Amino acid sequence: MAYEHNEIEKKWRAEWAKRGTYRVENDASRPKYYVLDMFPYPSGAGLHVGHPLGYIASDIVARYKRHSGFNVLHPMGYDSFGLPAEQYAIQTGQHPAKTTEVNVARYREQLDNIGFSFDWSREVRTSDPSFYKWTQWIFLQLFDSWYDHEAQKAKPIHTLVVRFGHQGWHHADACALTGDVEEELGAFSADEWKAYDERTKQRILQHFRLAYLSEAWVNWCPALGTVLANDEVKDGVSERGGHPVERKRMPQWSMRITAYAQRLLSGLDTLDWSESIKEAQRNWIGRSEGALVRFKVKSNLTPNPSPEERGTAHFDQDESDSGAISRFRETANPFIWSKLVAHAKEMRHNPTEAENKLWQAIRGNATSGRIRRQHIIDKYIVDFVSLRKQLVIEVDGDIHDLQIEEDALRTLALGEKGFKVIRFRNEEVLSDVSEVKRRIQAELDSRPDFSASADDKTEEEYSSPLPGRGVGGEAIEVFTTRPDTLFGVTFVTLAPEHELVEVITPANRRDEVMAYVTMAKNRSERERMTEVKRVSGVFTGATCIHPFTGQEVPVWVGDYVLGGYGTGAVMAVPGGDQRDWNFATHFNLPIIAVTEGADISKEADERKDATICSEGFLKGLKVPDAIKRAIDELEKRGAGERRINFRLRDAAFGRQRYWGEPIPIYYKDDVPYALPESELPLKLPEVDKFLPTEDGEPPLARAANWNYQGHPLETTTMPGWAGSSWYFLRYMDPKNEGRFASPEAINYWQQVDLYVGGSEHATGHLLYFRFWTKFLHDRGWINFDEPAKKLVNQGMIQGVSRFIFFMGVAINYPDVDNNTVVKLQEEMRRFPVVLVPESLYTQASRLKPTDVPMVRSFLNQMQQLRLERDPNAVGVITSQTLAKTHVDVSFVNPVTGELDISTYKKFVGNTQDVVVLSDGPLICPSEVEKMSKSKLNVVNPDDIISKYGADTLRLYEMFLGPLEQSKPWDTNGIEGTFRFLRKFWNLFHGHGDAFGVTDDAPTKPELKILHATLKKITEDIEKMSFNTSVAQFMIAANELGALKCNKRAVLEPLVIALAPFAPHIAEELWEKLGHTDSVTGAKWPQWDAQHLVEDSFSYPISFNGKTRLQLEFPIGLSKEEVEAQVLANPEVQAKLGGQPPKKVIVVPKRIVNIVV
RNA sequence: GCCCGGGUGGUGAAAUGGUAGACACGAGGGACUUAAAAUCCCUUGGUCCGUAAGGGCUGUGCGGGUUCAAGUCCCGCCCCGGGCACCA
Repeated sequence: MAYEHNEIEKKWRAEWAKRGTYRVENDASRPKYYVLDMFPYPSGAGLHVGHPLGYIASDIVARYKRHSGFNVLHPMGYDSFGLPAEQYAIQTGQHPAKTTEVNVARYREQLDNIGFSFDWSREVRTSDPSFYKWTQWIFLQLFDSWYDHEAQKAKPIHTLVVRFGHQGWHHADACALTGDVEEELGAFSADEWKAYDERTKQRILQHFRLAYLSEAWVNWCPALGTVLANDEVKDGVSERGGHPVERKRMPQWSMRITAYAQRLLSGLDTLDWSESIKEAQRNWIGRSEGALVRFKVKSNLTPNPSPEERGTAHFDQDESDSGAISRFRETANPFIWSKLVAHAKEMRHNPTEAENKLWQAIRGNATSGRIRRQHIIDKYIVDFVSLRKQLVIEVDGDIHDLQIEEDALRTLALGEKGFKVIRFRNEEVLSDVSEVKRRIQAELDSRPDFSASADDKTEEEYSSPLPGRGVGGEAIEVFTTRPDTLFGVTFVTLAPEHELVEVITPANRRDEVMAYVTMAKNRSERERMTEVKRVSGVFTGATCIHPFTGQEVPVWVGDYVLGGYGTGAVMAVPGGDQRDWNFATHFNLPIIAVTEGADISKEADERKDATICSEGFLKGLKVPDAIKRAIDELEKRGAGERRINFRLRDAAFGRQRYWGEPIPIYYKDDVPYALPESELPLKLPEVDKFLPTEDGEPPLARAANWNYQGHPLETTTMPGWAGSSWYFLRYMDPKNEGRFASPEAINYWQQVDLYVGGSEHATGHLLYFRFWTKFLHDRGWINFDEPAKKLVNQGMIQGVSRFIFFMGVAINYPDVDNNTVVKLQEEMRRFPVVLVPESLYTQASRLKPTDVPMVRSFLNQMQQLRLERDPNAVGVITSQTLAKTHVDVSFVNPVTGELDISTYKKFVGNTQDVVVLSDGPLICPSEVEKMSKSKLNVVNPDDIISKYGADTLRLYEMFLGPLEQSKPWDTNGIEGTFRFLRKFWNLFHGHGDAFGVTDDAPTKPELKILHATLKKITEDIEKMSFNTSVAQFMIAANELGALKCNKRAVLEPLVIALAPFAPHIAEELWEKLGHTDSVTGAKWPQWDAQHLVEDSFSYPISFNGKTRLQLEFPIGLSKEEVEAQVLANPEVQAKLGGQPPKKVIVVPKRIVNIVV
């Protein structure tokens, strides 16, 4: 009876579905094992042979664990929200839900074909409201939490509110929080907190919530129309699609993953994950220890253009300044407010002509609502403002043209504080001030009233965005890992984005500095990376004070300092840091040697085992001691403190996209509030188009009634990683309507025991996955704080691409009229595809195609043919470029590399003919590349299965090599595993005969084969070394075949051992062996060492380590006996040639080595 | 530049410091067959000697070292893949 894989596999797939063989119950009486595959995104392209690699491996482990008595959870589902379905929707109008449905169905069909033991009753999809209800619920928990760094855990936000009511907020607490927002938050007392109104309180709390809304620098991808997380950007372009990405500041939902930086780092040590993934995460988190150092700024500050610069006209002014200044405190950035006040005063005394004219028109009660002028908001001095309506009116002179970007930033910053900005040009005001006034009035009327009463005091409270930090001197904060080199500081460098740049730059340097800043900011990330070596920068004109020496140190701006890392400023130690050295050398700044033995004329000395030699109290100390001493001294002087810095940034969470989970937030007075739990799931609304609105709002803004009790709902959606950060919990209890999973289910299943997936998720999914798990643990929802104990990364299966070379053919025509050109082009379009051999292409640099006789005669022929058809044909046929392109691998003989020209012709179709200019067959060279549709090298598992069966595919994928390793797919080799299955089948069937096994007692050699195989397979599965287990099965089949063994006692255990690898054939043979239950439930056969014991061992006899002959001795022989017998052997004696051996080493049951 | 992997026949690969190349593909030769498919048997790292049986030398990226013995351990390089990166 032949091995009919198609029938067998079809039969058992149906049978498994019917019997519910893989259904799993939460049976607490049995030990559990949780095997999980990384969540697939159901793409339209379907699966190729590379995708199932990990699934097969995890399926083998799952089935093996079942045989070993475990209750195994092995689920599958879909990460079904995502960009591709949405892009497709934008192009075709097809609803992403529909596309997703189709793709999921195809995935399911393909997965089913491979015979996985997934419990499909537990399937989950992230785009299913019953699933994303809980994603939204977890988001609300994050929104409702803050991170207590003393307790090192997340706590409910109300505990923070209580704490504020008791002890307020001291700025000293700020070092406990990381992320980029907290720094702006000033201290307040308990009484102040109690006095704040609701809006202010809410805005303060945003600085602590783990899911929060803030103005942040984001990776904006214009092509995708959305914000991307850091891990979604590679080399300055989007990971998906490769579109350029720019830095942009905008309001943005973020996740405070930075709060967990230390725990995410330390937790790695407890995990059985590959070293490379752990290392990638360590790099990504990027912890560095060092110190924060403050350099006090010494400079005469003019934060805005001076009156002269603005082209001031002197007009009389009448407003008394008394009282006005104190009001600034309310809206001003307290950090720099004293400088701003002085400047505002100056500007008020020196208005421009246009400013003065407008002021005369709108002052007093001329408009509804009082207008102030030259008012300080944050760090800006605005021309005019209505605090009550939060409307800023700016009058721009020519200078505006020079700093459009600056002003845009200013508008954004003011917007963040709740102010709308409208602008008028000088000429508009001067030519028709009443029209300007009318427009201002219209704006005022359309704005809501931000104060309950017109009372000034209340008004100002409302306009105060946040409580101030308190008045203090300006200081540049730098982070350094080498405080020991402080005495080597010769200058300080700020990043171009640093907010102090424009504050500290004196007027006479302003133009130059701002020009540099604008230039540096506009340089894209890409340029900055490719021009790493180029040094650029500018002196600000300001200086600061060295905290130890008290000397003045110049402040520079340089783009080698990154705005996003540390404090965006460095203390430059050119003697100890190569980048500082490069900068100092380029601009001729002084360089001080900081370490003994350094040659600072050539390069900086970055050694960390040196001795400090710069003058000062650190001189003579070793680096580590000097670091300690320096920090102690900084703390003593209040000039700095010990600081641990992380590279990890908070994760951008909002996406300006449709196909994702809606964020369950509504806005009241522009303040975000959590949607009540009872409103979940907040379902994705229907929209007319999946595009942004005309105003650039995300697609959800198109939805009708997108509000909650009249309050607008959030319009951005969650990123792809939201659902995948917790899905492993849902599988434990997928139908639960009252909780994301019941405590019983979570307690039973616990962590994932084995997680299998690609290493490309190292810094994205795997970090968020751990973050959410830790958070849920902190809040008491789960009792473990790492999601997966063991992680295995399967390697990529690469494709073998094939290439063809073709020659462009065109008509070389003289000057002719347009009509003729059109006709000629028409004719050219019908020219054949001309394929040429690789040799012609590689010679192209030395040889013109027309130098090749075959090409020349072909072109001549074509030209003649033309002339026969039309004697008046214009122009001459000529060759053009030679090009290389992918050709579908299915057109190429995989062994010879020969192109099947008739198939290729069919593919090209009837529009064009194909001509091959080659003496012999056309050989297509190959390259190993990523398997992908665009490279035409995709191999579909369905094709393999219909030819060889799923069992063969499963075995072959495992046989290819170690799971973790990447390897190219070569369909040729599959014959070997197919032959093995047939041999295995034939052991039960004689040779092509009916099924027949005997109950005879097995012989010794048969038992030895059986138990050696069981031992190897068991050990290999535990090690996940599947390629060697398949090899062992082959050895067993070959040897048992040679012995013509058809004994039940030998074959039956082997069927069970093979079942995890090739479940279909195993079920069929199991049934034929007389069992009525599934082989899935059979107990794993144990190997017995007694059958592996040998009577004798064939010793390799080596001379100086080189094996020369074999001698067999009984196992029981002692070392000495073996040695004596070996030396007595005539062959050995012959080799020795009469010389006595220097030494003889006998390793029992291994080797004998004779040293001569 | 730093940090992880990895480098073994024509190919995928195997090898607790102990016979390098298991297992499989491919290739070559043979058997069966009218023929093909399928199946089975033999050979297959390189090289040299020999008519043959058989034997010698050499060989795991390169150069050193430790050891009775090194693909495996140590030192120094080269190359490939991946991660991070003007990260202070």
